[in-house]
Amino acid sequence: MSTLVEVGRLAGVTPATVSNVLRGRGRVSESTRERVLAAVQQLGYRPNLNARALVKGRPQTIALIVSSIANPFYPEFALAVEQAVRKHDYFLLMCNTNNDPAQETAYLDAVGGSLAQGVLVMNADFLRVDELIELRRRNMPVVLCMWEKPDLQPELPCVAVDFYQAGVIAAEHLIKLGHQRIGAVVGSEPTGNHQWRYKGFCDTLARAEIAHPPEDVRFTNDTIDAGRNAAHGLLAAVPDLTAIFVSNDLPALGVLQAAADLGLEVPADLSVIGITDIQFAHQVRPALTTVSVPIDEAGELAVQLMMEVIADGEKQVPRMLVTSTPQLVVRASTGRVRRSRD
Amino acid sequence: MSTLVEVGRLAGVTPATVSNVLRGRGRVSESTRERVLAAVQQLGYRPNLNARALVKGRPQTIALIVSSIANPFYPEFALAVEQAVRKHDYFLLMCNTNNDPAQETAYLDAVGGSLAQGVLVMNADFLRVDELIELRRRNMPVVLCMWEKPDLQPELPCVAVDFYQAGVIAAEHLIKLGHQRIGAVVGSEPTGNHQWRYKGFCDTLARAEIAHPPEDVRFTNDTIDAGRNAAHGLLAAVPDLTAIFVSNDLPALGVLQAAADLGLEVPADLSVIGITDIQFAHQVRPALTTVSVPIDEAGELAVQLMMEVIADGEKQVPRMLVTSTPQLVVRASTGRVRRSRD
DNA sequence: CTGAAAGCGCTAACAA
DNA sequence: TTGTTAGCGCTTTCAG
Repeated sequence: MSTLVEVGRLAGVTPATVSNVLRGRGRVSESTRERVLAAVQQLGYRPNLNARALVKGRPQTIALIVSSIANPFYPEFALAVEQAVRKHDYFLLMCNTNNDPAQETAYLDAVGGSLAQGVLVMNADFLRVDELIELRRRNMPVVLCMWEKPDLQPELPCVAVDFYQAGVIAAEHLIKLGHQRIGAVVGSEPTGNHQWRYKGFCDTLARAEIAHPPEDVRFTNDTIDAGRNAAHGLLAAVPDLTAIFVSNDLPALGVLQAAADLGLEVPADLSVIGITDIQFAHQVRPALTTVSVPIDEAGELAVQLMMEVIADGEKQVPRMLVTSTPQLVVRASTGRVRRSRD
Repeated sequence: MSTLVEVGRLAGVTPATVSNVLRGRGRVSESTRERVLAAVQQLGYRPNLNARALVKGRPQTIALIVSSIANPFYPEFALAVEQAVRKHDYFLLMCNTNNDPAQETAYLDAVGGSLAQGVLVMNADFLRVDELIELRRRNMPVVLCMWEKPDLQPELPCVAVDFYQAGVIAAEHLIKLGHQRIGAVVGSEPTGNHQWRYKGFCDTLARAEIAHPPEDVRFTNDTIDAGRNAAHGLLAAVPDLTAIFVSNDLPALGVLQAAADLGLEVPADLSVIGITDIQFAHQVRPALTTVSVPIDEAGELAVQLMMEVIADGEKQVPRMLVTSTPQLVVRASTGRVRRSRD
C-alpha cells in the first residue's frame, strides 16, 4: 500500500500537490499533473479512506440497520438503498440486528464511533427509539425508512409510506368484487407495525357497512408459516369467509398455501390479497394480488433525506418525505364471489 | 462527539491512560479506572473507529462482494457471513456490483484504499479475477466464497462446495425413482457457474446407462423466469420427459410454474429437482425437492479462512476449505414414474 | 503553481 | 501507575 508521500517522491513533488491533482483542487500545471498521475498509476496508489475520514471528521459510509435480512423484503430495500447511496458516492454498511438487542447496541455504538456518517433505520419498532434519539443528539444523522403513518411526524426525520391507504385500497378491491365476509390476517401485534394497514382495511369495511367481527381477524407474525397457520385457524373458525385480507405479502403467501392445503380453489373459493408486492408475489401460483408499495422510491427518498440531514448539520428539524401512493396490482388470487363453500 | 482528551480532561488523566483503561491494557489503579469510566459514561464517549483504523493500519471491516442481492440466495449467505463476521468483532460492508463493472471497480478501489481489511467474493465469475489477484498482491486478503469445484484449487484462497456431488445426488434420486428420460435446465452458460453440477448429473446418468441427448438440456439464466421459459421450450421439444433436473432452485421454481401452466401434475406427470435449498424451496406448492448446500457453514468457513489469511499476512498460500457434502432433501416435487403422458 | 506545517483522534513505545 | 512523545495518511490553510 503506497502512500501520498511515496507518490510524491516518485513524481518529485510534495504530498500536498499530489492530493491537489488527485482531487482537482488548486491550480496545478499540466506537466506536474501528468507526472503525478503517472506515479499514481505506476504505484497503483489508492487513497487511504480511513485517513481521509479522520481528517474530514466523517467517513463516506452510511449504515443501514435492519432487523433481519432474512425477510425478502429487506434485501429488496437494501438493494435500492445501496444504489441510491452509491449515487452520492457513499458506501453501505449492512447492519443486521437480527432482533438481538446486543447486536443492535453494538452497531449503534460503532456508528456512534463514526463508523458511518449516518444511519438509516428500517424497523424503528425493533430498536429502542430512545437510543436513536440519543444518537441524533450526538449529531449523528438518523433517518427512519419506512414510517407507516404519514399523518404523524415521529421525533426523527423519516420516509413515510401510506400503509393506511394500502389497507383502504385492498379493502376496496375486495368489496368491489362482491365479498361480504372478509377475514384478516395481520402480520404483527394489534398495536404493532401493521396496525395502520389493518385500520385502513377496517375503516373501509365500516364505511361500506360490512361487518367484521373480532373473530374474523388473526394477529400473528410476518412470515409465511405464521400466515399459513393463522389462515388455518381462521378458516376453521369462520368457514364462510370468501376473502382474506393479509397485511403483508409474506403471510399472504402462507394463506395461499393454507388454501391449497384445504383444497380451496383460489380465487373461486377464496380470494387473497397482500400488501407490498415483493418479487415473489408474482412468482407463486396463483400469482398474488397485492397493493404495491414503492420500495425503490422509498430507498431513494431515504437517502435523499439523509443527504439533507447531513448537509443541514445541527439544525436537524424532523422532517417527513412521503412516497407516492401504493397501487393495486391485480393478479390471480382475487376474483368475484362465485359461490359459497359447502 | 467527545474525544479521548476530553474524557481525560474530565477524569484528570492523559488520553493514553484513558485508552489503557478502555482496552484493559497496561496497569491502571482501580480509582483512576473508575474515574475514567465515569467520565466516559458522562460524556457518552465512543472511540473514533477511523482514528483507530488509521493507526492500526486496517479497519475492523470486511467487505462482501456479490453480483446482486436480488437473487434470494445471496441475502441468505450475506446473513450468514454477517453473523460470522460479527463473532470476530468485524463489521460487514455490503458491496453489490449489480453486474456492473464500474461499480465493481469502484468497490475494489475503495477496498484497496483500506475501506475494508479483507474482501469476501461471492461470484468470482462476474468479477475480473485478475483484479482480485492484483488486490491480493497488494496484501489485501481475498477469499472466494462459493467455489464450485473442490478438486481444483484456484489462485486464491476459497471455500468450496461440492456442487458436482450435488449434481450426482440429484441424478441418483431421479434414477432411483425410475425415470429414464430426464431433461435438464441449467442456469448458466455451458461453461459457466453451473457446469459442474450439470456434469455431476450427466456422469451419473451415463454410469446408469441412461441416454441424455443434447436436445434434452437447456442453458439459460439463474432466474425463475428463465427457468420457466426454458422448461416450456424443453417440454415442447421433448414431451416424453418424466423428470427435469435443474441446476438451481430459482429456475427450478420456474420449471414448476411451467408445469402448472401446461396442466402437468407434479410429480405425477413430471418430477422436478433443484439445487441449493433456498428458503423459498419449501414454501412453494408443491414443495421443491432439492439438494441442499450448507449456506451457513460456507459463510462461517469463508470468514474463518479470512481470519487465517489476515493473520498469516504476507505468506498467503492459496488454500481451500470444503464444506460438508450437499444433502438430498425430498419434498413433494419428485416421485416415482407413474405413467407416460398422453 | 508548489511547498511547509499543522492537525484529525487514536495507539504504542518509552520515560518518569 | 501514569505521562510524554511520535506518528498512522491525509487535507488544508498559509507562505513562498
